[in-house]
Amino acid sequence: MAEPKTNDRMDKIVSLCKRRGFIFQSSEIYGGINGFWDYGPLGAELKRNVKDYWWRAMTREREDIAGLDATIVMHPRIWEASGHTSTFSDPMVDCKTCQGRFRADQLAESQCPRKPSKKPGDHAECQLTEARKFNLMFKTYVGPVEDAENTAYLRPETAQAIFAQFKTVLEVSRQKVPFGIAQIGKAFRNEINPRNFTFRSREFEQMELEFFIRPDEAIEAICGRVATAAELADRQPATADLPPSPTWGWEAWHKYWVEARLRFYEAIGLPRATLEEYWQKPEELAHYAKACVDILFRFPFGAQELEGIAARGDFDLSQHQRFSGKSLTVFDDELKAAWAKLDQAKRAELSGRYFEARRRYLVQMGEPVERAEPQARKDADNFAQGSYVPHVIEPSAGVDRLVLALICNAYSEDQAPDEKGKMETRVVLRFHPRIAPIKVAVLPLLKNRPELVAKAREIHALLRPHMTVFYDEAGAIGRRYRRQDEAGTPFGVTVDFETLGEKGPELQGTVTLRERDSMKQERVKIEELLPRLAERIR
RNA sequence: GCGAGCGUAGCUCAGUCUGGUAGAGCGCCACCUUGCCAAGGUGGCUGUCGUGGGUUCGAAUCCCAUCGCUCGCUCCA
Repeated sequence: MAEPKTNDRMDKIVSLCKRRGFIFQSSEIYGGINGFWDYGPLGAELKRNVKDYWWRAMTREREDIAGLDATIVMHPRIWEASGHTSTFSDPMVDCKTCQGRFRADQLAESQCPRKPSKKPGDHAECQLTEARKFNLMFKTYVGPVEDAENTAYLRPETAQAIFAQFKTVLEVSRQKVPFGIAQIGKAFRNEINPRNFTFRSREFEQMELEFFIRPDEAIEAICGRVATAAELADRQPATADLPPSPTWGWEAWHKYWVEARLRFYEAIGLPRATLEEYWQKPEELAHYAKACVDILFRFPFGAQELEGIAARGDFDLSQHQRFSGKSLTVFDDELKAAWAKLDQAKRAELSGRYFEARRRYLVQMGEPVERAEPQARKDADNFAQGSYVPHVIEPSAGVDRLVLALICNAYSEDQAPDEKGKMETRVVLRFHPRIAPIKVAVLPLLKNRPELVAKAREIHALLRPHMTVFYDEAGAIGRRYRRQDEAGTPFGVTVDFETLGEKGPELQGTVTLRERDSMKQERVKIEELLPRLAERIR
């Protein structure tokens, strides 16, 4: 198998990351700390470029998404509402004989691996440990006193802050459903076992969008119909260019976001061939999810998830509404107006469907039927008046995973000639110029010629306000090119004696522009550098 | 957290079995040379041998503990 080869590749990448200053272990001088990673000079630039482009694509270039930057520590009740307090703390038992691990609350339904007819612990050879709590949330205390009253958590995901601030953002941004709230920020999970370099870390960064939409019943009331996902399928691959239509229900919006997110990855240099789309099967979905698509990248250690795009219904806002006691509904005057024009049968049908959905949710969350029914009835009545809890599509991406994917994807070895024309292996990171940590290197051909150095410094100063520029005069020109290849710098500008006009006036004021991937060189006027480069890195 | 493997210079690794007080290549820095793809010359820096403890006259080497990394169970942004 090619196994050793892929591990080999990952090892080389990890080694390059450390050597060139992309990523290294946190707290290294103290022996490191498991699951935490620092980004060095190049890594910090790369990561920032990724986040900036996401932010730009999600908020600045759209009219229907607003930004948010919320705190990491929030009211602990948030995590009760979201379900993290319970689902993130399963008591587990291990068996010392068979090395199995079982959820303590599911022992009765589990099988002993040695003796499948019995459950763990009942077989004579079983040696179960005490049940241990696995709380995957980082706990802390708000204020100096450490007691249960003051317990709080570092957020295990950024999304919940968006739901908690949903109403406020909606108001201040003067948005209307459908609209989204985007956020980038740190999240923390006490992973049982961090793995695969930065892929599973305990402190990581997320880029999350919650896109709020009308419930399908509202769309049907307003438009008379709901666009099916199949309608969008016919219009592929133009989906993401489609102006969203009022007829889009959750399926269409979900599909739209899958396509939009895939395009995002393409725009930063991850071709579709390196990605996989995985549509979760109904039995794999969380109980509240209507659909979930994972976007996976083919890492050297296997295809692994970069992003999940979930259609979560109105679960999250409903939970926060119940737990906070504050209304998280929106008023939709189009729905109210449309409702007035519906005939009795249609009203009954839509209202009935809405009622049923609300009732099912409340019962599923443990509300007794005698409370759930009247509440669902009230929700359905409000719906008929134009009020509802919006549904949501959640594209949620891991920044660190994406940075790692970009590095893995960019890493390549090719053959380049050395000075004597002998072919040698060249390590090059083929980053898309848009996210490359350094955009251009400015190099005087020789460093012991003050005129060359002065001119190169001048060009450095010219470009620096507009992009990350690296000036390097140390060593032979070939070596400097190779150094930049390893850093993934897409362009190199070399100042030589022609630049100074020593080979005639027609070449005066021109420089060599070297392209990283092709190693092609081109003569370019200094005045043209900025517009040409700016266009390529935008 | 459990099981297995690993940890020596910035990187890749030798030395560990058979204790005798640490090496190679690459890189890095300075100077000289240098006209476009890892050039040449000269000189230079680098290690608490992951950490702590133990055995020993003496530990990178043997023992114990611990931390970190990799793989499997687990998990999924």
